[in-house]
Amino acid sequence: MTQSEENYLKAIYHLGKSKTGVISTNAIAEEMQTKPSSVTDMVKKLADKGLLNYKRYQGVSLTSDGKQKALSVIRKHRLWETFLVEKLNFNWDEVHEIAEQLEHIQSEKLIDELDRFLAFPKVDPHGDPIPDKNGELEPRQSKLLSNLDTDSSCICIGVKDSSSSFLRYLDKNQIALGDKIRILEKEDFDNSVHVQIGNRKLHLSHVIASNLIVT
Amino acid sequence: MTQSEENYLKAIYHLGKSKTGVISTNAIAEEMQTKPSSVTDMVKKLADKGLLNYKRYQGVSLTSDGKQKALSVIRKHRLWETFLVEKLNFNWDEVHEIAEQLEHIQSEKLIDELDRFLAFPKVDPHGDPIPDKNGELEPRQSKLLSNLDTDSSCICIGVKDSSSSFLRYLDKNQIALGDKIRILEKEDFDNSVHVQIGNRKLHLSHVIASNLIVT
DNA sequence: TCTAAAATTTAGACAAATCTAAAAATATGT
DNA sequence: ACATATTTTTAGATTTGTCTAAATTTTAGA
Repeated sequence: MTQSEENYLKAIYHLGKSKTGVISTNAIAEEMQTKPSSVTDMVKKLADKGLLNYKRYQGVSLTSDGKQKALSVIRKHRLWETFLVEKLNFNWDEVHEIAEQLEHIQSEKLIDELDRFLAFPKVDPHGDPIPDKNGELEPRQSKLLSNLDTDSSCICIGVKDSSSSFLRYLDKNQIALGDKIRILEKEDFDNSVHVQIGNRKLHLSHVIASNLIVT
Repeated sequence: MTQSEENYLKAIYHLGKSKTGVISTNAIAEEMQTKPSSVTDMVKKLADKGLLNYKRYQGVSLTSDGKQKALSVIRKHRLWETFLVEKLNFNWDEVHEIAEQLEHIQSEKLIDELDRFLAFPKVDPHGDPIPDKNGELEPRQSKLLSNLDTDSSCICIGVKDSSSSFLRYLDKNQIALGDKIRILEKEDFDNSVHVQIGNRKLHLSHVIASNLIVT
């Protein structure tokens, strides 16, 4: 498996999570920041290796082998992100690019020992679940803050968008994973929400609220 | 800098340590397990980038920029090896291949934080010195066990050969870095040495003794 | 010193992953 | 249903790092 192949599988896995059904060539090209013609070539190669189901003009889906490979890369990515934050003093907005490199290191023992060293974490610094050695993800029920009703309460357990700019916005407003959030009021005209976190009252836009994953 | 370029610089640096003067195309090809014609191509590229001094048919040497880059890769390699042994329970004979991958991860902050996390180690698990952030190596005087006289004593501080097979030989015979070694007798006919380590007496062949670095 | 051997470079080819431009298939709107 | 727009694929080129085989330069032996 080359790094490029691993990146395609990961992209296809992520696309499969949000949308349902087969994944289009253009969607993969967009996700991978590349051209559709390049995607066609790679998709053929991965289909030849038994990692994708593919018929010309019909889009792709992961085979069970392909899904396992994708989950293995995601496991490595999330464990390395956890390592960077927990052990090397990185902030949660600084770890993605480095984990993109580290996720391609080939050594099963390395990743299993890293897992042990980190005490088998269940989620990464962004609240994303970490697949176990067998590629199993612990199921959990979650909603978006934007979908909660007035007067309800929740715990912030993750972020949908983990871009640096969003994460820094949360840092600046002292919103962190584990925080208890209470919906005080929802504004109809722009779908923004007034919330209480600890003893602070905040006004969050719909964009912000719809990127916060809560229990 | 590509991984391949980094590997060439590292190989050229290592060749420069043992032999003196300019380094030949064939020597690099041997070290890199590749063909001389491939070396010529890469050497031209690195010379164009100002990392090597090169004249056709005259061999190469590192420029000061090239030496810095090589030392930076070696620093990363040795810090990762230290991490694997100190934190992830790897044995010293298992770390080389993984460190060959990890040494190419691009992030200055990553390696500086790793250095701090490991408490700024001076040597790696094989006793090789770790260059500091500025590429400086702490000078140290060292000899080979095979060059010591009868009745002298020394401390084992490193290995010249760090192949798995040699390292496992040392493990099997309970010879470790830091051990005090006393030369009891030298055999003229095969240059083997009788030594005492702790309260154990061992008979080491010349090959073994000439790969043990001592104070 | 002259010739043969060894070392090195050049020339041309290849595989991987990408691109552009053009062709083919599918989807859409009236 | 048919013309047009969109999506996808194909064909051919490019880059990086490698290779083989041939040519060139240097080294070394008689």
